[in-house]
Formats: sequence, C-alpha cells, structure tokens
Amino acid sequence: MLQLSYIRENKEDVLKRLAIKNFKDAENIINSIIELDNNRKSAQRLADDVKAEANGLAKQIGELMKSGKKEEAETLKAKTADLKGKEKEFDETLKTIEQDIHKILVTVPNLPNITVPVGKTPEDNEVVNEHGAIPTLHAGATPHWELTTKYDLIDFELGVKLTGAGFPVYKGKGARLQRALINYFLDKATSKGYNEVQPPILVNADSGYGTGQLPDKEGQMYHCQVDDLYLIPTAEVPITNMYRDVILKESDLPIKNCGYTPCFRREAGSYGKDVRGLNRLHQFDKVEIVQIAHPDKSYEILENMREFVSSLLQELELPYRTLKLCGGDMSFGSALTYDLEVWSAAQGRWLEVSSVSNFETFQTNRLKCRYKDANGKTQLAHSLNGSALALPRIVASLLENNQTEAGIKIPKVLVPYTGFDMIN
RNA sequence: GGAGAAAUGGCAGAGUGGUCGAUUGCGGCAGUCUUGAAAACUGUUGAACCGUGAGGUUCCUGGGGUUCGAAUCCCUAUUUCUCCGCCA
Repeated sequence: MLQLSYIRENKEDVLKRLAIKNFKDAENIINSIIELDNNRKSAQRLADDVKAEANGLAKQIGELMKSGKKEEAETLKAKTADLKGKEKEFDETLKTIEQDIHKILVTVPNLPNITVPVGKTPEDNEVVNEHGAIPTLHAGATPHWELTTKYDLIDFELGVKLTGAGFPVYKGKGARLQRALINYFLDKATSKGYNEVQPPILVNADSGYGTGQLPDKEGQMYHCQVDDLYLIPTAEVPITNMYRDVILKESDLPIKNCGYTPCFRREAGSYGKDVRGLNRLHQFDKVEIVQIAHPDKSYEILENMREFVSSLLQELELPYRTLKLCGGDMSFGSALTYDLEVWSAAQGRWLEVSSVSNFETFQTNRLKCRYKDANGKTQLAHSLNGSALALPRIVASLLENNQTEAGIKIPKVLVPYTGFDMIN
C-alpha cells in the first residue's frame, strides 16, 4: 500500500511511475484519493473539536460534583446531550471516509523504480545477462515428464487420484532429490547469514493483507473457509509478516531470514502446454529468502540477493539468464524485480525459477514494520524477498539438461545430499 | 471438548468511575564522574492523526454498550494460563 502522504506530496511523480506499470485510470483514481484525503482532514477537525469541547465539559462536571455543586453540574450535563449526537455523527463520517480511502488505496500497485523498463508483456523484459552454455542433447532425448516416468521419479497420475492435477507424488530417487535440493538451498542460505525459520503454512487474512496477496490475489490462494485461513502461496507471506506491527532498532537491520515451505497456488486461469509436467503445479516446494532492510541499503541488498540466487544456479551447472521485469510484467507490490530463468533443454525454452524483488515500503507500510532512525524518528523499513529456489522447474531442467544415454547425471554439489550421482 | 482465571507501554508489573497516556522497576538514550569501561548519580524515553504554531484528538487485546466522564462497569470475539478429558 502506498503512503498517503507521498501521494499527496508527489502527485506528478506517482502518476508518471504508475504509467510504467500500465495502471489504468491512474489520474482519476489518484485525484479521488487526494480529494477524499482532504475531506478526511476537515472531518477529523470537526470531530476533534467536538470531542475537545465534550472532554472539557466532562472535566468541569467532575470538579463541580466534587465540590458538591450538584445543580451547576446538572446544567452542564444538559449541554452535553447535544454534543453527544454531533460526536457520533462526525465520527461516523470520518470512519466512512477513511474506509473509502483504504478501499481505493489497496487497489493501487506499488510505484516501480525509475529504472524499470517500459513495457506490457514478457517480451518487453530486459535481459540482464545469460550464463552457461546451452547443452546439446543426445538423439532421443526427452522432456522431463517422460524422464520422470522412465526412471519412476514422479507419479503425476497417482497425484490426480489422491488430490487432483498439479499435485504430483515424488517417489524413490525423485523424492530424495527434492529433499537434497531443499537441504542444499537451506545450507547455502544459512552460510550466507540467513536465519532459518520454519513458519506455519496456513495464515490468517491479516497476514494475507500484510504482504499484499489480499485483496489483489484473493482467488489465487486456497482458502479454508471454516477457519478463515489461507494456504500460503509462498513463504514470503508468513516470514515477512513476522515483522508486522514491529518497531525495530536501526542497528537490527538488515534482518535476513530464509525458510523452506511447500507453496500452494490455485493457478486459476492457467492452461495449455505450459502447464505440463513440472512446469506449473498447485503444490510445490520452495526455499525463500527474505530481508527487512534500511531504505538506503535496499537496492544494494537486492543485488546481493540476485547474486546469491545466481550462485546457486552456477553451482548446479544450469544455464540461466536474468531478466529485469518491465512495468507490465511486474507484480502488484514490487518496485523492481529480477526473474531468473533456467534453460530447459528438451522443451527448448526458459523456465522461471526465481523472482527477486524489492518492495520498498509497499509491504512495510501495510505491515507497519518500522525502525527508529538516529534521530529517534520511526521510519518504514524496506522489505525484499526472493526464491532461492523453487524446486519443480529446477528439477525439470536438471533432468532434461543432464540426461545421457546412460542416465541422468546429478550435479557435483548435490551428490553429498542425494547420496547418488546418477539416476538410471 | 468441560470448568476456572487472565490480557496494561520494549519487558516486568501498579492502577476498580473524574486530576491516568497511565506509579514503579528493568531495559534504551543523553549527561556527570572516569585515561576508557563498569558501578553510582542526574535527566530523558510509546504510537498514530489534525494544526504553520500554541495546541487538539485517538489508542490500556479487537468489536459493541452503560455514563456528563471508562484502563476501571456490562456484553461479545480472540488469545494466554491452570485443572479435567482426549491425543501425535
């Protein structure tokens, strides 16, 4: 959620940057926010004045009662009756206006960083770098959904029987590979100073609002209606919400957490060939890194996080490229996002495996995650997160890229975790 | 699931209808002392909104109510604790 004061004071800048995100009808929406805010101010003034008067009278009545001047007190009491009605009325007006502002404000996306490329579709994303040689496969090489069957690593049909499409069952070396990747990712993250946490994978609505999944992506989360809890679409939600309503010390920053969780996404509206095999699942595993940062340091930290994720892909010997997302392809809450994509050799295309974003104050404003600066003033911190990494597409490209006629080779760094160096 | 108790500032813990945004202690910050640190002493120390300012308003778990006036009384939700039951 954007800060009202920023919108008020930087209207032109807000409009300019919302345009980069292709936010429709921005001018009307911003104007109505500013107008409502002006109404709010005058409404509060009225309400405050009435209350001040009522408070003053109540105090006088108290003093009169004490000194035994009952009659005088009664005359004053009569005067307060009128104020009471007004107080209620003004309070309600103020509340309504505040709700109206909030309702609109939560629909406005974050302002993109000034360096974000203009564009509408994924084709407009800027390729920052490409790393690693594209492998040439032997004749008869197949996509991962055939390899997983051939070596009995993942049973998609069995998942359909148990739950439905997009809930695969990992088996044998397939299951072991999952566990190996999770442990490897967590070990790398903790060695870089990230504190490992194991959060709940169901969260309440407050947490959903805190990180911006609600109300923007309501339909994308699984919702347990009986208890009004949501299955997390990413560990970002619980881990970032740990800092909801918290005032940190400046010296605490940056705070670095990582965590493994399963992630659940309804993926309403997705279909077609892109969803085959491991490409798009309803349940998948991911290790997430999250930082709460000082505003002056957040972009430096974003680069560090991107480099960390890159280093994982390099160690796994997977060809990858880095994209700087254009305004149209960025998520609702992000100010700047890098996507990292691995090359899927048998499918012949890039697969997104990580998204690293700086949210600046967009999440922390809603979260009320602040720190005290050197002058003792409370300031909003910046929040950042990134996947490090999401498993399914890593597995897909590992299987496809490393397939040989003799079997699938496991990258060296993973062997201590898997306990085998070949799937055959 | 049943019965009872409780929820106050970063933490601990007073406060049972008016002068309480809230005693006190710890912690934090600043100063005195010290070569420096510790100790001791002194001062200071919650958040949000409105206002150029003086100042005003709101917040004692959330929501509602009683009252001229609520941290304090009532209702309700949530959470925590204790006992019983059940259970990985």
